[in-house]
Amino acid sequence: MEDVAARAGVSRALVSIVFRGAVGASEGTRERVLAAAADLGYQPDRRASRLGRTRTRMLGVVFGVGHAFHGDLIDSLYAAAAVSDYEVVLSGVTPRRSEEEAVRALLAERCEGIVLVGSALPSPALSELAGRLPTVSVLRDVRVEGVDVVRTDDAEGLRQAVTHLHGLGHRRIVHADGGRAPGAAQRRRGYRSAVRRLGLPPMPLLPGGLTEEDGARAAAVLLGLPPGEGPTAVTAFNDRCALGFVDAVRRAGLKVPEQLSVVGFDDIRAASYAHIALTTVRQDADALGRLAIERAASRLDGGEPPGNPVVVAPALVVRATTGAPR
Amino acid sequence: MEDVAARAGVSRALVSIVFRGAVGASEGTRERVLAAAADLGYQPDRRASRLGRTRTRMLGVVFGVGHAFHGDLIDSLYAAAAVSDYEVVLSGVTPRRSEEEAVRALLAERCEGIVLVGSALPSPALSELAGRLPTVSVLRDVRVEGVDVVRTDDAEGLRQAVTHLHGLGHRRIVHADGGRAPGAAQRRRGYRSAVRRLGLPPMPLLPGGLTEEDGARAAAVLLGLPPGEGPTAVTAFNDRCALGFVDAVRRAGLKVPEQLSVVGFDDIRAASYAHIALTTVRQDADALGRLAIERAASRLDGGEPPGNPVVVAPALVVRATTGAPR
DNA sequence: CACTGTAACTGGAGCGCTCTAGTCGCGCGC
DNA sequence: GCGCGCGACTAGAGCGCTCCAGTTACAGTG
Repeated sequence: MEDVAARAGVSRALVSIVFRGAVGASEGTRERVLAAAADLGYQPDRRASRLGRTRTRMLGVVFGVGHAFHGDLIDSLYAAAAVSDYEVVLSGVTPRRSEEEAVRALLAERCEGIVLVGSALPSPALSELAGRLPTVSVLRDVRVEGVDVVRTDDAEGLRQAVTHLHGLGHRRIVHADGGRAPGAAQRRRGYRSAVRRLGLPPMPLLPGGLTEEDGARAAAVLLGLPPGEGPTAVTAFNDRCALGFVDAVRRAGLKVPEQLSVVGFDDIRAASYAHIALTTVRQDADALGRLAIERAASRLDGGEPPGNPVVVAPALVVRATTGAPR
Repeated sequence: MEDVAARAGVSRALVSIVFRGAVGASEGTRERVLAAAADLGYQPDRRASRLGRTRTRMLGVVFGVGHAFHGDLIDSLYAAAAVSDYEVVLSGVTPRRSEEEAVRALLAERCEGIVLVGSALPSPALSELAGRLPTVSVLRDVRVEGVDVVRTDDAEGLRQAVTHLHGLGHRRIVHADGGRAPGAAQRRRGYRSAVRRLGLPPMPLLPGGLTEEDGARAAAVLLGLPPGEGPTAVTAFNDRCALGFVDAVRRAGLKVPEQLSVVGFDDIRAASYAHIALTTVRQDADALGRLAIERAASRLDGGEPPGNPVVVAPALVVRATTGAPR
């Protein structure tokens, strides 16, 4: 920086002004500084810049690496943060790196706020975290003082799925459950309330989960049911579960959607592939990411208390795995 | 830090020593400092620590968020970096965030080395990058001065796949190509050399790609072939492609493996699910990650020039999508 | 018992920025 | 012609650490 200043014939402070895009530098000087920096291959050091600044303007994001839907969300978070002039710092959760560790790393960086994607942190930990800095939980609904929640209206999504199936003429609709996964409880609730409201026969849940394998397991349970007792349609916890489920029942000789209709949840990219064409409930990754950043930013800048949990509306996407029961 | 020092009745320098785990603090003092820090909820600021230090000991990692195999690799990178006492800094590539941008962010952080996972950067950019700091390309083979490459022996993987199929009695084996994806050229080459060596009839490539959709497209091409001209076995560019392919041909009524055998590449988690049970060529994510870190670390610390491209042996995993031709 | 070596600890100068409180010209209004 | 305001620019004190050069205390040595 010193060198750039010398080369441009100005003070270090001026170089700083130019690189921060702050006011107080004439157009000519600005150009000279930029030219000098280019000649010298100078690029400001963000570490130092953050140290000197009062605010770091960093938002930490904890996510599961390799999770398709988390990836979609990260894309949206990066974009939204750029708009609010925040910088996102990624901290991944992997089989060998726990969420606690991921959070700790972000705290040591002095992030100003933290976004947890599909967090599995226990409430006390969340509560402590929220006491230290603005915390927003995306996808997972938590009732913890100080933690902002941004999520899809999971219950509504399942209501839409069930209503769609009911509209096609299905009456025996079963839900492949997500267990303790984020959003699973709400989806369960949405399924039950829709079934009740539409006057459909209540049916036991199928044990599901969030992977294809869980879906296949649910399929095995369904296939083991006495004939005539099985459902004509299934709502799955998520797309991966639905995909595994469809694959397994087809393998067993059932035709989808002719003999069994299936609805997923998320609308991951694979769901839209022509050969899969899964009917599913779409989560709006873009809105979720944007709102998460806005939540954190408003706590940080605005000061006005963010309202209740932010709930994003899901949208049913009808493709080729649902149809009228035979 | 000042406060912690005061509370423990020592100097700031001593607190620093304790937190860095450096020598020069008695056991008693160490405990007192730690206790004081705990009372005050103090945690050292990494930004400042990195600034003060001569070395940042940060390794930047550029990866595609949401890519299943990249996720496996990140896990391994985190683990390996911890061993060498380096810190990994993630920078994701998403539809809206280019690889160039991801790299730029890491440079501004003053990473000491950079690991590119499945990079698509053009050679000149790689070359320039390698000129600035140790650069290692994982998965993608590049012939650029100064860039270390850590990859799977893709050609060998395909040789194993073809040999396995040949051993089962297949003669008409076709490859669903990966186009310009990292590793695709080598896999193509491995396929061709194996076919030649085993004296099998050369067959035109199937246009594939790296997603399920590409696999399904390859399946469509295969299904359009005149009967008798089609292959009895297919090697796919990767698992996702293989999965899409299997799904599509089954949908068309073909039985896998009875009428058509299929081999994937990568061994992503989904490949091992019981209901999928894809025969595939396993890439050793753990070894790849470890070697990538070692490469960078040896350039940084050792000074001894790292050797030729590091090639990790793949391993065929036989599951249920391959069998003898009928 | 002076002398050395060592372990434990401290002071203070950086690291590369930011940012406040200035200084310096200069055009403008009255 | 004097004061004033304003834009352009600078000096220098941080930010929270690290790390080097000491200093001190104390056991060991001849």
